[in-house]
Amino acid sequence: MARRSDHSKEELRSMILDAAQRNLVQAGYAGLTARKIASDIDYTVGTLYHNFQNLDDIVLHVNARTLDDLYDALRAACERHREAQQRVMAIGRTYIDFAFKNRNRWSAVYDIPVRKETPVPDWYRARVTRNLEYVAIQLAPLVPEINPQQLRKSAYMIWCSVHGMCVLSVGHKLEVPRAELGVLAENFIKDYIAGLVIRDREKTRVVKREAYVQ
Amino acid sequence: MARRSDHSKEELRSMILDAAQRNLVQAGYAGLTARKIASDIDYTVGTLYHNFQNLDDIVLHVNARTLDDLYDALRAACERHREAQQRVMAIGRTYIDFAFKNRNRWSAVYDIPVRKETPVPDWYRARVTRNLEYVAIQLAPLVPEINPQQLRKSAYMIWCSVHGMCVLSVGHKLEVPRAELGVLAENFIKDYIAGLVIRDREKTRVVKREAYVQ
DNA sequence: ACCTGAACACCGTTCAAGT
DNA sequence: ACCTGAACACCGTTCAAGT
Repeated sequence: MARRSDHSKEELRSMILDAAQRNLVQAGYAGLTARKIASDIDYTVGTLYHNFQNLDDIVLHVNARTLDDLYDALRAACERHREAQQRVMAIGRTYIDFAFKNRNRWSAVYDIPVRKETPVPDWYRARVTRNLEYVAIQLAPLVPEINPQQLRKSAYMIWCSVHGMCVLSVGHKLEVPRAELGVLAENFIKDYIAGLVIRDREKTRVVKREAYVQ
Repeated sequence: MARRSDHSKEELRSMILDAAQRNLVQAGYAGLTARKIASDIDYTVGTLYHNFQNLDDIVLHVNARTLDDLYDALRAACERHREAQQRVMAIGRTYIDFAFKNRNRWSAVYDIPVRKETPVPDWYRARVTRNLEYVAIQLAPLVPEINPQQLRKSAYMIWCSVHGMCVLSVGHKLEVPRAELGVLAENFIKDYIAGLVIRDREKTRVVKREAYVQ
């Protein structure tokens, strides 16, 4: 063979990503191989390396898509509720559902090694940030007196918690019946927000007292 | 060579585990290889497979040690405090410190694949349970009216949350400055417990009212 | 310029053959 | 009985050679 400009560079790149995603869904990050991707699109391995830096670079691009899909799922879930607390709870439940429905694809986001030598590209980092930021936006109305920094930290903790439930359960490290996970996350979010609200109200009282003194 | 009963089966097994741990600390789960372990103890690869089922079986035994070390660290930290809330907070901080001080060893506990075909042995499961149970024991005095099932669920959520912070940070997936993580976990635990206590007090009131009616 | 395919330097795991 | 070491069936990655 050799030399067959059947596909443009862009076509080839998306063919590779599609094939990689299919293989990832089927075999997981550990089972994904360059040779399988190549044979799926009827090219040889060498071609992959003319279009991407290496196998993990391919996975990183697939992961970006996964983070976009997750964002869409979270948005769709939030928009089905009017109350802020219900929305944050929906984020928790939806994250869990997403992780279980898309195990291998979701896992790959965290399985891929991140080396300090090769920093994460901006287009990828933006997707990570957008998801976390979205949680903060939904949480905000519940704690009106909080400052932006504290808000982001609280959103971060909710993200970490739900993520922690998923890694431990999906990876079979500390299993809880799948059916219970959703309720567990919702109750957790309720309790945590209740705790946050107390601190927030204390702040209000202090602020009002100060205003009164003046 | 061949045939050299320099070491008893037990000696050989612990030599293998020691070498595996050294390699794990140095190269991480992904960088650990059977050939390196073998050459470290001056045997050939075949010998590893006469003493363990496979490489992951070796790692599982190293992981059991890691979980023991973690348990010891958590206990030691708790015993430095008298108040229950301070103890639970110490668990959070200590877990994080442990994960960062022993990155590769700690990561291996979660990197190792768990297949449903090969269920986790009891001696390993016991170590996982013991750690979680310890959190529940320390949490108990803070929520006296809670039932054992709910208590275990709350302990589970604290564990998941702190674990989530660690996986995301150690793996460089959603980084927060290392120095902030401890305070973040402590504040989180404080807020979450505050939320739990509210629910717990409501229960007390209900119980007392019922007693009054009777 | 684009793609091949063979080669390199690795893996985990097995097992006949030696002592 | 214990251990070897060569072999098997894979990897990711590179690059001279072809069209």
